[in-house]
Amino acid sequence: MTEASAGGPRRTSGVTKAAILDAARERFAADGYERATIRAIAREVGIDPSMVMRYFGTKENLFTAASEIRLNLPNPHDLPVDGLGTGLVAHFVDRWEGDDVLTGLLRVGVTNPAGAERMRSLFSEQMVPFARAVCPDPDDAPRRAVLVTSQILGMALARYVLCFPPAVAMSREEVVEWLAPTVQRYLTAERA
Amino acid sequence: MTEASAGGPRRTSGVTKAAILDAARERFAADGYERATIRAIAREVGIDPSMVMRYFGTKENLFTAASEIRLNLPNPHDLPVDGLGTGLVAHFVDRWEGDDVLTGLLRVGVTNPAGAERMRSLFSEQMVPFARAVCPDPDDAPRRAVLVTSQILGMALARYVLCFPPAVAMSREEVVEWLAPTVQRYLTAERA
DNA sequence: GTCTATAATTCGATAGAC
DNA sequence: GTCTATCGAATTATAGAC
Repeated sequence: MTEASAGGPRRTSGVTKAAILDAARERFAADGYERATIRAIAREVGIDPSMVMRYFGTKENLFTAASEIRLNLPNPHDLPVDGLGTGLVAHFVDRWEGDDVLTGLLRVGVTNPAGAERMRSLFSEQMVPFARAVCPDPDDAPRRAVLVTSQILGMALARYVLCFPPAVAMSREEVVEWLAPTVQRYLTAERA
Repeated sequence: MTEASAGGPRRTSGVTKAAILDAARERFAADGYERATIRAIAREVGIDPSMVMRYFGTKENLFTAASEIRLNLPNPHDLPVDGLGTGLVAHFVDRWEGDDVLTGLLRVGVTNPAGAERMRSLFSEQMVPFARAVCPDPDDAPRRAVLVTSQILGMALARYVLCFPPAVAMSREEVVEWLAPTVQRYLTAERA
């Protein structure tokens, strides 16, 4: 329960905070770290910029809070062995199109050191374990995971960030059909 | 011939201009558009910031000049049909590691609208024609090209920009061995 | 061709009234 | 809890002396 549902002392601060986070995610995703200004975020919420500072202290704190994410990868053991690629790619397409967090993380990670560090944590804490659970040789999991991630991030870059027209034109199903065999091979092929 | 080799009126401006472009490429590649300041570029060259403005007018003009690039893709007809993936991936790894232009373009393309537009031009003017020359169905070339580009950009992102440790640790040969079959399939497979 | 000086913005962050 | 006012720093860009 937040102070909102508990009956805040004067007004609900929980909803304001959530609104700030929503607007922040949108601006970071659209503009990257430097161009996403505190002022623009506050304007989008309809409050004063100093409120953002009051709630989050610094711009970097705001980004950290706005980019908290759990990938919620499917459990590898719930997928057929030959459907790992399809399952993983489909999950990520849904994830990218569901909200702005991943796009924001990608945009910020490219130019901001803290953002890049966050991407590396996400990779090692969530992608590598997934690969470790399905790889023929678990010691090879980091390399398998980075290959998978490179293809998934590359398509996200082309489709959602750089907006190459043919990538935008592809349907969700076409993306899955083309990428799944690649991801499947990276995960399970005996050798390169 | 530039005014330098032609005997400039007072001093050589050609070398200064080239030095500015070199420093600009380095800063754009390392910091992205917003954080790469005219001042930092000038400091790196050892000249006054106003000189940069004199030579290039605006920061955006400087970026445009610094990011001019020709991919110099291999001629598809010089490669064996089953060696297209290997040839293309090897070429790009060399290209990424040869200079900072592609890294800079990627960094700027992610956060700057003009940079993204430049990436789209590069894609449609150089990647699509390559695909058109080798695809079974030339009408399908844009989609083939975008798939290839997604994998190549994704690996560049993981290896040179986000610096995922397993991607950095891979040798040039390992990258080619793993990515070549993917690119080959995107270019020549009959269907997904 | 090079530099000094500065204009004009814009940003993150702070202080304090209500 | 919210807003006004503002500081201090950094930026691009310009005007003009030498």
